[in-house]
Amino acid sequence: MPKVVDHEERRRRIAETLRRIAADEGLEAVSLGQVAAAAGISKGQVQHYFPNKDAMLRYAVRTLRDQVERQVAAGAADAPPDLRTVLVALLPLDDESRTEALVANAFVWRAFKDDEIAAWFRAGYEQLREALAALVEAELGLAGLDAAREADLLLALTAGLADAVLLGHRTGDEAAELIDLHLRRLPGGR
Amino acid sequence: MPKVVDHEERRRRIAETLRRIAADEGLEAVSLGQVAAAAGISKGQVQHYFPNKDAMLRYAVRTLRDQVERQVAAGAADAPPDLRTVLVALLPLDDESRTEALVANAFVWRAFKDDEIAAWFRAGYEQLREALAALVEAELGLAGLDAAREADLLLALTAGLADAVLLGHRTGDEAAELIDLHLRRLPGGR
DNA sequence: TGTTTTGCGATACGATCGGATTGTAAAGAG
DNA sequence: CTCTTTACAATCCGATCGTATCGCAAAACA
Repeated sequence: MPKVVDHEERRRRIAETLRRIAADEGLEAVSLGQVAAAAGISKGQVQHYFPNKDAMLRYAVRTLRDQVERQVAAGAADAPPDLRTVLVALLPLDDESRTEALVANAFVWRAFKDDEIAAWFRAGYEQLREALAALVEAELGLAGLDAAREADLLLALTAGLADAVLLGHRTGDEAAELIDLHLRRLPGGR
Repeated sequence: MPKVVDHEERRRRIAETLRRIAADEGLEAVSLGQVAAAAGISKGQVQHYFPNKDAMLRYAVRTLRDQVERQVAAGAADAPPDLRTVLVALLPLDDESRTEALVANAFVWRAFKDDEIAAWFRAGYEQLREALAALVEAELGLAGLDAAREADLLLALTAGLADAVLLGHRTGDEAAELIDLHLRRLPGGR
């Protein structure tokens, strides 16, 4: 057996470069050549680790989700997770989360056509929904259907606010304030 | 002067074809050749009416906004406009509004890079925001900052729900129900 | 009835795309 | 050392892209 390399590590580095390009210039600027050049490797190497472009894009989505999870986890690192903290952590407030949000947005359209990407979006949505429902239960004393519906509401609201912030329609502070306004009005809320 | 044609009509027809392609296959499938072929005209004719591809895309966005306005106006055609009716009209519930939402979504990323497209998105947002604020004032008796903030909340929530419906995370009925749940909780609400 | 101007089809151009092919250096296996 | 397998670089391919150019038919004006 020849030269030993960490395949997963190579793929991860390529995917990171891909996401950087996608965040900076959009998915349409992502090509095998561009990714290779930006990563400082040859086109052949990219081809060596991904059978085709779609596989590369799908991998980039998969590892993006890991990043988002880490982002939320970091936002609620200290103390037990807090509903407001988690929601605000989903907003694109700093450069890093803004980049992530941009990349996710760039992939949204792909999700309409690519079932595998759609599945990852769906899984991310469900996971977040369940986590939020659990927090709603814990903090507001709601359970079952009510908690689930409140979680849907919160998720939709936060997603809409995140888009508004990305597009510059609202500032991050305004978005956080609006989340607070909504939370204050929840039954059982403080 | 030679053959007389309605330039605006030609451009409108081209833009409609462009949006159809964008809704079906995404913005990346939009090319001069594809648009021309789908519209049953020659590539040269498309070039005759638009100086370049970007101008064509911008025109398609501009006339898309007209469509959305007509959609909302039609949704609230009879009787004085009703807050709930307007919000639900913004959801992608039928094929037509789903197509519009898909096209708008396809253009969102362009708005990050193209200032003219961004301006149209911004203008649409502000217009909707003001209309909603007026409805909030009329129906809930709120005024000024409160009405504006409630409008922001409603707009973000509806946008988030629209995306969730588009991605198949929620059904249209569920989204409408969630809007009702939120409205029921507003101060001054019925 | 020329002349001119516009509408638009046809085609050519250079760039870039995703993917396939080929060549080669390196490193464990025997 | 030899052989085989892997990692990767280089290059080529056909297709498609946006844009430029050329040519001509139709129509209003002279």
